[in-house]
Amino acid sequence: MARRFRGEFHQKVDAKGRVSIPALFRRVLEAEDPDWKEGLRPQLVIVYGDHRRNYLECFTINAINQIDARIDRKPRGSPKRKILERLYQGQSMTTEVDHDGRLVLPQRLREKIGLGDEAFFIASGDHFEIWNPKTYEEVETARTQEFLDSLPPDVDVLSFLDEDD
Amino acid sequence: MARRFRGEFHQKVDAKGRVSIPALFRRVLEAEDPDWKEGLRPQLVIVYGDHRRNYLECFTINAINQIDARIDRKPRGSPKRKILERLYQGQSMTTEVDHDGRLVLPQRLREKIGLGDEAFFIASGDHFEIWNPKTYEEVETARTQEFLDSLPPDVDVLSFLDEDD
DNA sequence: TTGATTTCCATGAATTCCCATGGCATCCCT
DNA sequence: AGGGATGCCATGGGAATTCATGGAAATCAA
Repeated sequence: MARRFRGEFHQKVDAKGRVSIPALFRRVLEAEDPDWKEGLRPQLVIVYGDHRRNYLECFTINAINQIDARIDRKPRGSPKRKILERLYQGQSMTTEVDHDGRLVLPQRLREKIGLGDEAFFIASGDHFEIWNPKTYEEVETARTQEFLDSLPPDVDVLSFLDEDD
Repeated sequence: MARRFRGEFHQKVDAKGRVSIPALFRRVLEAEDPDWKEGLRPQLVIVYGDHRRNYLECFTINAINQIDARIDRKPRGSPKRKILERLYQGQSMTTEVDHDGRLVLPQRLREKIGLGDEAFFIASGDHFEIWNPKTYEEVETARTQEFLDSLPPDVDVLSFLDEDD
């Protein structure tokens, strides 16, 4: 199985929109970029999506290639294919990790997710997400908490692994 | 896999019909033009299609060659081949990126898609589209939004990849 | 000639490149 | 165990380059 992202981190964003990518994430980006070699800069794809989405999804090259290939297998012109093309190919950008291990987030992406001088990184399998820490706190924590609260108090979430849905 | 277009951009159109092609798109046009070399101007093909189409489709040389090849494989004289020939070979033009990274859109193409002083570029795999931003907003966003709103609120569109249709 | 197209130059803003710093962890030697 | 030395990491600043855009000059076409 491909190497996966793991962990959560807070990083500074400077006036030019530069953010250090957590070193552990860099290792995964390198390993999952088929063209990467020691000394080169690993590429990655940032999916920012439509106006409702207030965080950035960052995919490795291998992960996004897999998505692209699967989109290509859907019938040309079908509504679902169109949506996927718009979101994952239109509302996204290819970029690379710079010499110093940083990512540059263009102004319009920072504005879209309301990013100030700090960014929150959280791993999610084959990709990681970048949030405004405050948004994450409010939106995501609340959602997770709400879900967990809706369960009987002694449920072990790992038991979900045994279920079919 | 061939390099793909990614992302969306707003660009100015001047009185002469000149539009800057987003730099990232230029890189793809260069990479996918077999005759291109450093310092030369990459070629591309603009498909404007019949009167019903209100945007321009821009293909790399490699991409259009592939389409041409597939059209050639259809039975000569069949209605479907004729349509494809008309749209993709007749109602289209070859052009090139100028010295300053711009494209010149002839008046009649601008009129056809109702282009004013601003153009909207959006990537879609092996080609990109040029729209009047207003048209795009009204037609495409409305359609996308309508479709997304018709789904349960927490659907992840990536789940479409697992479906058959 | 006159209008349109193409080439060439100019500029401000944004982006990229290159170098510098301080902090933390690790390694190594004695 | 002390104490450098080393190296990676996160972060900052300034210089150099690229980009998008506007306009003037040159060329072309009818």
